[in-house]
Amino acid sequence: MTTTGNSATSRRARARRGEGDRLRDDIMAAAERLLIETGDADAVSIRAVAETVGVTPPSIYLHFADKADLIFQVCQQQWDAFDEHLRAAVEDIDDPIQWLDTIGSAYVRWGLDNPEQYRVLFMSRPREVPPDVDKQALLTAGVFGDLLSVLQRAVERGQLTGDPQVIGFCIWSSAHGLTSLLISMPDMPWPDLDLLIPATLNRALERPGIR
Amino acid sequence: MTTTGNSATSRRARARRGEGDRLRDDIMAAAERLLIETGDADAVSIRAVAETVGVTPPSIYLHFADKADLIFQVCQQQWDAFDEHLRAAVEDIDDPIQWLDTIGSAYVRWGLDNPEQYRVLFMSRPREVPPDVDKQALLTAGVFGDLLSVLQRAVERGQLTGDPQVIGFCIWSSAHGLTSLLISMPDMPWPDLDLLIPATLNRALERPGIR
DNA sequence: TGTACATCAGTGAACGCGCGTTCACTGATGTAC
DNA sequence: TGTACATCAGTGAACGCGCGTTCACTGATGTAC
Repeated sequence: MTTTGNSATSRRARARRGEGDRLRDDIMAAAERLLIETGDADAVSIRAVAETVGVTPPSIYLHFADKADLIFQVCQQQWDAFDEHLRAAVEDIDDPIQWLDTIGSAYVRWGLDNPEQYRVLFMSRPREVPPDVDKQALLTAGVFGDLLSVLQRAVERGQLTGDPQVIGFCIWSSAHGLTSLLISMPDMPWPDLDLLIPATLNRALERPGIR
Repeated sequence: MTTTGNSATSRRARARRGEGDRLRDDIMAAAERLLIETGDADAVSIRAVAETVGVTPPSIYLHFADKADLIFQVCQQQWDAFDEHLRAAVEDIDDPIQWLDTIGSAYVRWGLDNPEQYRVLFMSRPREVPPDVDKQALLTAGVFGDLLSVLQRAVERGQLTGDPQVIGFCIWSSAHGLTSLLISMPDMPWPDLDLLIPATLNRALERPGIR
């Protein structure tokens, strides 16, 4: 049984001089993997991360101040990946309504394809964020900022009515609500998703569909 | 400092013969309180519950099979309370649209008033439920069943269009999405809630508002 | 080209903690005679 | 009315576990001379 090649417990080769940061990357990757597997930051232990990497627990402290620091960095990385995925989905789209359709569906699908990451990003207890984060900047930075400016354009063109900021939060609520309910309550008798996802997003866009 | 009267650590009076079930109720109440305080079922320990009640840890096992059993029973009780609250909010309302307006806003407000309970009920990892729960019955039992029959009536009257079941999940998604985002992301620069809540729910009801 | 040495990249052992759960027990309380 | 006894409602001590973190250390690696 316990033959050679058990990667989980084998000792990692020591990095060469000056290449210590390679371990840092490996720790991040292992922590991310464990976070996805367990879906719970509390279940990601320093010891488990160390064993996954093939290193002893104190080594983690050569690269991260403490456990909270490690988890925070991993979440940050997850967030960036999600943001980038959404932006890539709409990068060539100019028409606001088509942009909104595409990004909404990309949002929900990403959540369903990556339920544990989604859980960590949007459904877990807020971690302590460093106090230097500008709250107001959340509105303009990243893909949410893009959303608001697209909504602004849609309102200017007369494609939508209302306050772009309010519409933005409505759309986000719908997309997030659907995604997180589907993740949390897989046992509910959900309607066909190809029908439910557009229906939900269309309503948020003031298009109730066939009347 | 450690004078008399510290209720957290004082020893509870032993129940009289035949009144052992009183401890059961006290354990439930203490577990519920801790669940609300911590907002995390994992953080509710048998030992903490025992200390809150004023009893030793093994006493818990006189009334509950194990920790999972205790937590499950408490969650069940929370669920019943939420269900009852919503039903009470709409019990005298006959018009479907008014019913939907009222219950939607009662839903979101309950979540904001009881964020930790809401978190436990709708945002945490699904607990193992006893396998004898009928999945299909979720659609008809409780307040969600009421919602579907009200939607049915609204569609029959021509007040709404579409499949009642799809509309039901859309409405739930909107209400849940808004509630859970407000709970998870308190630092976002949210618009005024008296404006945002009706706006979100109205959109789900195919009423975009002022055009 | 050879060697002493500083530094880098870790290791090994231990700390104190809180956890769920088990087990043998105790002592008050009600009941049967 | 008095007493032996069964039962109920717990207790006290201990088990083995995994956790985050610290501390003194080691040994390979590159560099200065």
